[in-house]
Amino acid sequence: MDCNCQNTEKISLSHDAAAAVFKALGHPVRLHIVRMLLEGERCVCELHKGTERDLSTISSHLNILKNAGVVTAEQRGKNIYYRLAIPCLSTVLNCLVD
Amino acid sequence: MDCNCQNTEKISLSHDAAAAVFKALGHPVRLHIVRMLLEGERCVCELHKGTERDLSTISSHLNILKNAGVVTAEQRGKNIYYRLAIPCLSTVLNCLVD
DNA sequence: AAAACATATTGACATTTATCCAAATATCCT
DNA sequence: AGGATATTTGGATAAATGTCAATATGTTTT
Repeated sequence: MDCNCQNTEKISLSHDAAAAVFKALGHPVRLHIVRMLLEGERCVCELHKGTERDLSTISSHLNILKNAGVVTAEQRGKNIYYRLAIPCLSTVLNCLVD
Repeated sequence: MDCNCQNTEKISLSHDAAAAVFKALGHPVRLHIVRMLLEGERCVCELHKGTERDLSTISSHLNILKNAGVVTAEQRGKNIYYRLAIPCLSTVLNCLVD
């Protein structure tokens, strides 16, 4: 099967910024979070339910993803919603992951 | 500009294997190596020249890339040639990197 | 408005893992 | 044997990971 390219907008990251993005994706929990976010924004507590780690651990991983530019956060009410910040992540993941 | 998708063959990695690939790509030196390999196979000494690290450091990074399934190695003569093992890496990198 | 609750982040800490170089070792060719 | 190429080992330093406790922030209740 071929890469299902969706022609999502290309991002031009510097070499080091791209390495930082890959590094952020290179942890099972963070990759899990990103895959959940592929379906749309989620609050921290929803992302927490999808894992088996402490809430503070999820918060740290979200901070790592945010610092790498993979996600952005927005507070609404008492929840904080995270969403993907790199459009072509869906293409990237679709190319590699089952 | 859009993602220049090349419809390279899709790979179906498990979640953990994909995280390992991203982790391997998530280091500036290793990403540099991978980008050199996009142009074709290279021996260790050629890859070494393209960096500013000790040869033993490059060898370690190559081992990490190999263990993650990103590259394969083949000995020919007194050189060992490395090449990319994941076809759609070019698509993935093109989507993200300048 | 104060108290209580729900949601999320931060700090402190222990443990593990990564990174790098230098020296030693291995392998192949001449 | 000697030279060229590459890996492995040892050890020092830095970074990542996870949890608990403490703190912050927004919402609801009284």
